[in-house]
Amino acid sequence: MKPQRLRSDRDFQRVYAEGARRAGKLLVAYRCPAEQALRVGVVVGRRVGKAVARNRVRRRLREILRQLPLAGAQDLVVTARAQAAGASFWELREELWGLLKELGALRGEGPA
RNA sequence: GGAGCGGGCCGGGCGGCCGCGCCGUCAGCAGGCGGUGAGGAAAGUCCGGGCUCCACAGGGCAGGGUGGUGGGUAACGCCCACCCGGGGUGACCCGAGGGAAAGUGCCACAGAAACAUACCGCCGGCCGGUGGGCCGGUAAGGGUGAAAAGGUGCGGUAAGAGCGCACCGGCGGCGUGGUGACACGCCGGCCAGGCAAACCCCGCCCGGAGCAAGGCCGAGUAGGGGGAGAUGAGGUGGCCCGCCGAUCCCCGGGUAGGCCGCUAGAGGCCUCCGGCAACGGAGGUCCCAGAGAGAUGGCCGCCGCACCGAGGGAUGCCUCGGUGUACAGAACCCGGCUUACAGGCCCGCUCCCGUU
RNA sequence: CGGGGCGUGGCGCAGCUUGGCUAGCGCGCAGCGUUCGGGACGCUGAGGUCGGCGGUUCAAAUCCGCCCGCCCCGA
Repeated sequence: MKPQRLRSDRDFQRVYAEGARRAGKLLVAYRCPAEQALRVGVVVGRRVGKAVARNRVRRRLREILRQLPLAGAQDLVVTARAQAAGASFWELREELWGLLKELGALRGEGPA
């Protein structure tokens, strides 16, 4: 199934306040259980760099989220840290996979 | 062959797998198919316009911008041509380039004096035994400084000085050429320090906000409390006038939905004509992103182009391996400016050396 | 989209209005003195491309233009 996009500021604030958090060197991931659907938000702030660098990181993160086997009915937020601008696709993928696994956001695996 | 100057342009190509936005189409949904999808700067937001609303955008003051002349343009602080000044052997480059006899102010230190004077001097007269002193003339020389009542030469004089003369520079007048800035020529007389990116004066320009402009539809709380108001609330932004004109402000409560604006335009390309050019005109042809937490991506292969290393061949080439392949991402739309940029291409021109 | 502020020794700030005087103050740093030793105190000293590049001017931290970085408002 396709994940929906997390849009409103209210939703983001709820995930920040109530969700579980795991931080790595490049990324910070938040997870919060939800009733209906799988929703995903990607945040790439100004600290990462100029528009080109931010777009590249955001596109890579969205591609990674598309490839990983995400479980249903949860809200996820992935935030990029400043180091993410210089990271390769595979470095981002490895770290995000590890963070989501710890949070129990992947299908077929319970919370760690 | 080597240095260099000025313009214009490109800024990777092909393919595979998996994806995204928009439009069209099929479909009950899921989705399928077809088309299309970043830049020369999309950037910085430094100017100018269009568009929308405020009154039909009007007057004055204040404030801001601009500044050789003539043109181009919707407009500009942009562009083109020319003039003047400065730099370069040259191609060319640089210049906020109006006014300092409207007024005010500043010109540190040094120096006698910074815009009006006389320190050392020079010359004359008087006094004195000398050293020197006093009075007067002078501004050539010395010294200070970024800058000292134009420069050089001759005459002249007690010494000197535009005091006189010649040339140059500046100023004023006249004439000629030019649309003009200005240039050239003749005549006159010698009066003028710099700074206006100091205040200022003069000419010209500027109403305010900004697509979250502005308009339509829908949902929902509530018809609550306080205050101002035709003796004028508010529009209105710095002020005043003028105009429109009946609602406006605060507290409390609710909503963060959809549609339009939204992309065909001062548009791109080609040809011809006018113009030195910027540019304008005519004809033909093309349709070229439109999101709304914001699409144009991810991974891989081959080729191209640079650089490095190794080997072969032999000055130019080939093979293999490695590294690199910039700056940067539309958000209402245009015209400029500025800044960033790996590498590469084209055109015109200058100087030097060599050969013929 | 619109607007504002800041950048000066290691740190925090003045000076900019009205250009020139020595770029100053506090903390910190180094040396010496004082003390049995340290702190405090006293004396002395080092340390600054005034964010960068141009321009105006005799002369620029200061005036003007462009650029860079940081921060903050309003819708």
